[in-house]
Amino acid sequence: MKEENRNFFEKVYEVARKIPYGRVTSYGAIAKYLGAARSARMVGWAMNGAGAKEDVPAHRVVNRKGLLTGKHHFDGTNLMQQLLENEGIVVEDNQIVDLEHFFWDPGKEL
DNA sequence: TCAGTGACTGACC
DNA sequence: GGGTCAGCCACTG
Repeated sequence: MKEENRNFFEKVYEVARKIPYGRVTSYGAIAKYLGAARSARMVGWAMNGAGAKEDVPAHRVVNRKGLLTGKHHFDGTNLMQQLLENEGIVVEDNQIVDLEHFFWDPGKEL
């Protein structure tokens, strides 16, 4: 594990922590903000470690379609959806409703 | 060391 | 307009 890689992870966590309450973003948006738009998978992998950090709201990070692809990584099967709904975000069939309304672009609003 | 896999995305057919 | 393919990088066996 190189320090540079850890720095990348740290940046992902930092951006994730800055996601406003009741808002969501996509892996690609974070990756693009970090200058690795084509490495969205790495963001997802970073989130894998973020799940262990309570400070990092990994549930606010979804794929480009607003689909809760990572919900399987949470303790419960619907925990991710529950957390999002708790923040006022409407989730239906593991997908965020009106994603554009809740979407938060780090490169644009940060 | 090599090969397979994954919380994704954009392009192509 | 919807399904398929390839690229991306790090981690595991």
